[in-house]
Amino acid sequence: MSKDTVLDHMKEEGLRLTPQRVHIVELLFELSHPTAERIYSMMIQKFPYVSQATVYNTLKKLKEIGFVKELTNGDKSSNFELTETDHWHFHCKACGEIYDLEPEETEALMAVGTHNGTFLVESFQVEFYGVCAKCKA
Amino acid sequence: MSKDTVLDHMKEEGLRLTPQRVHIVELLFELSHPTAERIYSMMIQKFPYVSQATVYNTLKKLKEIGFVKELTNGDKSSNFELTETDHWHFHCKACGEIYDLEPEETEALMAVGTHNGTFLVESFQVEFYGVCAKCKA
DNA sequence: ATAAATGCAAATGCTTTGCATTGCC
DNA sequence: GGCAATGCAAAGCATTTGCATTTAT
Repeated sequence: MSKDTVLDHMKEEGLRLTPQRVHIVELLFELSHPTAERIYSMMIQKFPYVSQATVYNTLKKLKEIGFVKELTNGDKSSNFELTETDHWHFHCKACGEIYDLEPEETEALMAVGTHNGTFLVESFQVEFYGVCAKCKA
Repeated sequence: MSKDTVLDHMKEEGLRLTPQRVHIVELLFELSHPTAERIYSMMIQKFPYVSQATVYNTLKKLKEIGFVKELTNGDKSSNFELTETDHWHFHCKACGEIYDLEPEETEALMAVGTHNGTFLVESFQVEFYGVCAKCKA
């Protein structure tokens, strides 16, 4: 999915394409699992008067229309990512890095998730927590 | 795992067994994925002067020693549960209910999570989001 | 005896909201 | 032109922290 595709879809969803929003989408493509704060600090370089509210509100809208996923956390602030391809995550508790993992076959997974076809699964997440190779060494 | 087993382990981990903590553990056995607030409101019935700090701090300690898992959320407050058996979750966006699901074989899952044996996986979660059978009807 | 846990209140930090102004469609 | 989005500041909420007192070990 390209940046323009995302922007087109946003328009179709009734969202106005302001320069701020376009840049937020660009940053979501560039950065790896950024927090709202990280996006904000990058935004400031191009839009010195941008407000955190704009960043938060835009991320919320993008999440509502399904273009962005939020990775929540017990303590620290949320991380965001584009809902491009399905993948799983590994969170290293040592360095804080979040790695994308290629998923296995999800058929068996979905059989469980749909509770034998009775539940409607809209999305799912697989999150691993531990220590990455770098930090183990 | 029984309540007493949990309490024994807590003691072994160096946690003092105060009446408040004992009751928090009891409530974790009784309630289904309670929030800290829910536990607090139940606590008050038995300990009218209990503070939210005690509830939050205890849950944090229990989480640190691995007896409790926290289910985070984008918007609402976290849900907590005892780390008893491994299971997955289904979150119904309509009624807010969190269902426990029996997991499938996790071998393939773990192969991905360990990044071919290079990462150390300490825990993992599988969370489904959608609409449950009741709410579909 | 002593170090940890409690209750209270204040503080923190992330996120949301109200409102007047601006700007996309 | 009209309504949505912006920036700003203030508010909201869940959670944490400081501190004096109490209590488990």
